[in-house]
Amino acid sequence: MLGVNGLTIGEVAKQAEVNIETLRYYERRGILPKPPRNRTNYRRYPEAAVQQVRFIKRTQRLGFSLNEISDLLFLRRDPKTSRAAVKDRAEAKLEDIEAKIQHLTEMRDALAHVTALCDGKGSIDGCPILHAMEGE
Amino acid sequence: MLGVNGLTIGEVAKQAEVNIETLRYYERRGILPKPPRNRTNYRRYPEAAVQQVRFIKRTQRLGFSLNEISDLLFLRRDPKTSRAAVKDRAEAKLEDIEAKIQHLTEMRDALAHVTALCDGKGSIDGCPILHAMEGE
DNA sequence: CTTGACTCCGTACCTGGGTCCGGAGTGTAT
DNA sequence: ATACACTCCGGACCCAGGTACGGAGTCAAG
Repeated sequence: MLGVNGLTIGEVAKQAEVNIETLRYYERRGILPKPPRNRTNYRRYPEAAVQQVRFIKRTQRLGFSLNEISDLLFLRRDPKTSRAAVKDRAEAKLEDIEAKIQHLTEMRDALAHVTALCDGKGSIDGCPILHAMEGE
Repeated sequence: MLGVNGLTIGEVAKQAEVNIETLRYYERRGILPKPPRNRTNYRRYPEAAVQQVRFIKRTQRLGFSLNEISDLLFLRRDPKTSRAAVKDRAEAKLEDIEAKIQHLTEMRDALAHVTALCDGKGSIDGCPILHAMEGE
């Protein structure tokens, strides 16, 4: 019934595959526009809301935080923004992610090195892994 | 002064290069043993405490959480523990880290793909990066 | 008209690893 | 003796991104 003039929060949540609370949270964060309300104060979302939420989720999966996403949305609203501004954000994020990969790769190598010291036999006394963690 | 029979918390913090609050936090978490107190209730750490804190920090740098580190410390205390138990932890953590690298690598590739769509020229209208984030 | 599902709101809670606060008590150097 | 640094403690706060709670109001179907 509400369907005729807008989607309820539950309908948007289901279609966008997020929790209802998440939608209210995004609204508080200012990342999702406040929808109009009906006479009993229920939110009535335009159809486009589902796409907006999916945009947020997709962009999150590319590694952007909600703050960065609001920033992007803000850019998007302003017709004076250049494409370069968006590209800059994307490239900066790319560097972020690469730095994280780099860091994890170093951890992995160090841990693999330590793990390889141990043949898994014998008691914990003199365990070479713990020894490596203790020693400098 | 206090040095004769133990290190003050500030001395341990300085030597181990952590914050004083961190030491008290580790103690609350049960990851650092409670040191004895002097007559005015000041902590007096044994010299070994510095090495213990360094162990925690080094192990953290290998990717272990504080919970996992307590687990490791617990194993270490028990002479019945086998080296295999430690090695299992290390290998599980290695897999964790590799999964994270894998995930970030997928993000990076997806984002690089999207970023490459844009030549950085023109206004935001029809920006191919935003378009890709919007579209499915 | 009642039942069950849905929605409203503010606030508290969660994970992880700390950091900071503030008032009171100590330690030590001059 | 006085100044200044250090320590004590419990609890609040920080980051992110939500999730849960609970009491009240609303909606659609039978």
